[in-house]
Amino acid sequence: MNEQIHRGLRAAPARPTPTLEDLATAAGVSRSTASRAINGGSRVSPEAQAAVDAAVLSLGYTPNRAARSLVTRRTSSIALVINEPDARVMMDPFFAAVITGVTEALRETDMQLVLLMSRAGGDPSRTVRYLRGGHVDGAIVVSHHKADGWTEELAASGLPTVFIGRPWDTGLGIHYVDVDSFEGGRLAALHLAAAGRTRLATITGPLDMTAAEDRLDGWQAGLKEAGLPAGLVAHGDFTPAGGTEAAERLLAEDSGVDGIFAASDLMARGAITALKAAGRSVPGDVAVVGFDDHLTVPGELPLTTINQPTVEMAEKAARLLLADIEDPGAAREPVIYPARLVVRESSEPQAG
Amino acid sequence: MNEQIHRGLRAAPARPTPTLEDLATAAGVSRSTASRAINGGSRVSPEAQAAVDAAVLSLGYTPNRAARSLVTRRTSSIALVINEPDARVMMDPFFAAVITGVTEALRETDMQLVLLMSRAGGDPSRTVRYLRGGHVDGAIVVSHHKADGWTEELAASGLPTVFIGRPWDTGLGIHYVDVDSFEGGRLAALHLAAAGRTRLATITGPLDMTAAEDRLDGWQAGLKEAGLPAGLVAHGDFTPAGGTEAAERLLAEDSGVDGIFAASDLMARGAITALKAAGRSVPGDVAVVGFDDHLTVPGELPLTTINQPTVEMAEKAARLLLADIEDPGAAREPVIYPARLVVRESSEPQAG
DNA sequence: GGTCGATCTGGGAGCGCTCTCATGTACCGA
DNA sequence: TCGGTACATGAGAGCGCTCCCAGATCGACC
Repeated sequence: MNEQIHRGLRAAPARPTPTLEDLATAAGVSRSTASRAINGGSRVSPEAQAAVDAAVLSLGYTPNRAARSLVTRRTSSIALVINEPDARVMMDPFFAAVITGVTEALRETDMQLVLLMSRAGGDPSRTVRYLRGGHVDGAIVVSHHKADGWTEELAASGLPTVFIGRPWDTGLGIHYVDVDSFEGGRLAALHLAAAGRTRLATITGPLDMTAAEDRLDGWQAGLKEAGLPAGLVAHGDFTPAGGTEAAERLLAEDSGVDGIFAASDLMARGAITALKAAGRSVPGDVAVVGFDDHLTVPGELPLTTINQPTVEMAEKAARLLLADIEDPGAAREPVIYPARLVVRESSEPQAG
Repeated sequence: MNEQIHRGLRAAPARPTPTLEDLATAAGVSRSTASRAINGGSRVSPEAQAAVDAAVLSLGYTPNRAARSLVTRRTSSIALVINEPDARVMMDPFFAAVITGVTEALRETDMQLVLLMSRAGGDPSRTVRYLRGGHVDGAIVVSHHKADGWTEELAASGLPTVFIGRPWDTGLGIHYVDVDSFEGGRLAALHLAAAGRTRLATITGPLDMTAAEDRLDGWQAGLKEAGLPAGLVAHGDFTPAGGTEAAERLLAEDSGVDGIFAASDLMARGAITALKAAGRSVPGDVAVVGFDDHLTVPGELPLTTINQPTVEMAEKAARLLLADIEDPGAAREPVIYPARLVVRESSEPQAG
């Protein structure tokens, strides 16, 4: 009796959003049948299906995601985890490309993208807790550092996860998508050597990231292959400012540098700024090669770089994740995209 | 009895995530008390609170968001709606800045950011349906066009919504944050006039966006104020390529143009490309003014532009939204940030 | 004609949480 | 000593959905 009063009171203010129950009533079927009709409609007669479809339209019914996910244990959302101290990383076109690719892959799905930026100020474990808390069906980790220790935690949690960029510990069976960074570094070295440059230097990314390490290793292997001595190494942080500072240090150590490979386009731009400020011409005095190939601001000196199909990689990562959510535990090989040298004016005096 | 068998079977594979019930048992209190302790702890004795806190730690308890939101009707997530046909808009630093700002505002909240990109291929109403479906507690709409018709729909739905950039219909009481685009356009005109330029032209954004319209109106008002004739108008789309094409059209119409105001930095860059290709020097032959001031690629010609505090605006929008979710219906005035002229080399021959 | 299988349907439990309400306990002033 | 107030607590319902199960319906086949 108390309950009845309750229901009466609650129903009073014109129920706002229709529930499955309302839908079923409108369609003249049971809640169960309505549910089946909504979800793919197996074991539903054509008439019942049609009645439900019509009711959905006339009522403007949308399933309550919370209720559904409470019982299915699926949330229909995945997280894009960006683990960088500074929020300004979003300014890096790399992340824009990643978001573009992931969005594209989710296009025809009803999956939603939750942006998870874990940052310096916040509790680092909070992100992992969130991920383990069953709030998302899977995660794409896009930028992770050695000290994160996330790889193990995520692998242990069993949450479907795909890394963009090789994780530090690949023995855990974590899926990932990567570009062949080693080969990219090597190609840069060979290209500069072939152009007759001999006093070569590189500006690395933060070496707690595999991409930075691989590019450096490849670079050094390329130098050796070309019969050149291991050149100078300056450490950057993938930002333009970092590239500028690193280039200044390089010039201070060896003012005769005639070729620089920066592990990202942004750093290459920064390096060019420093070179010009120091009175060096590019590519006349110093040839510069970047890495990424998705900085397309017009009116700049076209940059020789290593192309990385970031949008495509992100799309692939998302599709891998969806597959992994659908069929967990299936072993999947890492997907490595080839690195491709794109020669432009910053390394070729005669070009342009 | 059947039920018992069920529960037995289900419990078998070591219950994975602890529920509130488990937590209560571990803490030696009832589910109700545990719930109260979790949620702020009013009407909970210090001992009970301590016991629950300890249990949370030892069990690694995380509330099930779906269950919670099923009863509270809150999802603890807000949507960032980006309504652009081309996914590549993400490459525009403007959106990066918006994401940065929103993320910053959500930092100390347990709110999550859901990225909602509605695009050409998809069903346009799908986004609105999603928003009305109660999947998020509120929405920030960042880029909307006249034909969307969203303003009315969203206003009618009662979903807390904040626009970044004035919506077309401000009579609906929709909250928004904007920069004074009119004043920005005016400042650009006055600046170029003061620099002695007389054959002025502008490159607009898509005129189905209020920002583009306001900048054009302000520009024309400024010209009139300076006693100059209404100059040429070319339409762009906020992209570099659009800026290039628009500038080409301007040059074709009047080869003697000596000052151009582009409604975005990206378009200004594109225009400079076209000008240089046509043999014009910047700022010698043609002075160029942009709008945005968040394109900071080093090594480029520093651009005179109208500064727009995008990160701050996005942060403000998010805070407004949070306030609106907390206390719906409270009337809130639009927040308009001042536009500020930043003079750099692209319009000042003597500078640099 | 009766039985079997296939197909469709509805009843009902329960996912994990919050919230209302009734009860229990402690402490105040009279 | 007792009624009253304040606060802490637990029982229980119910949010909207899915899914299991049992029942109903209908041909088809022996």
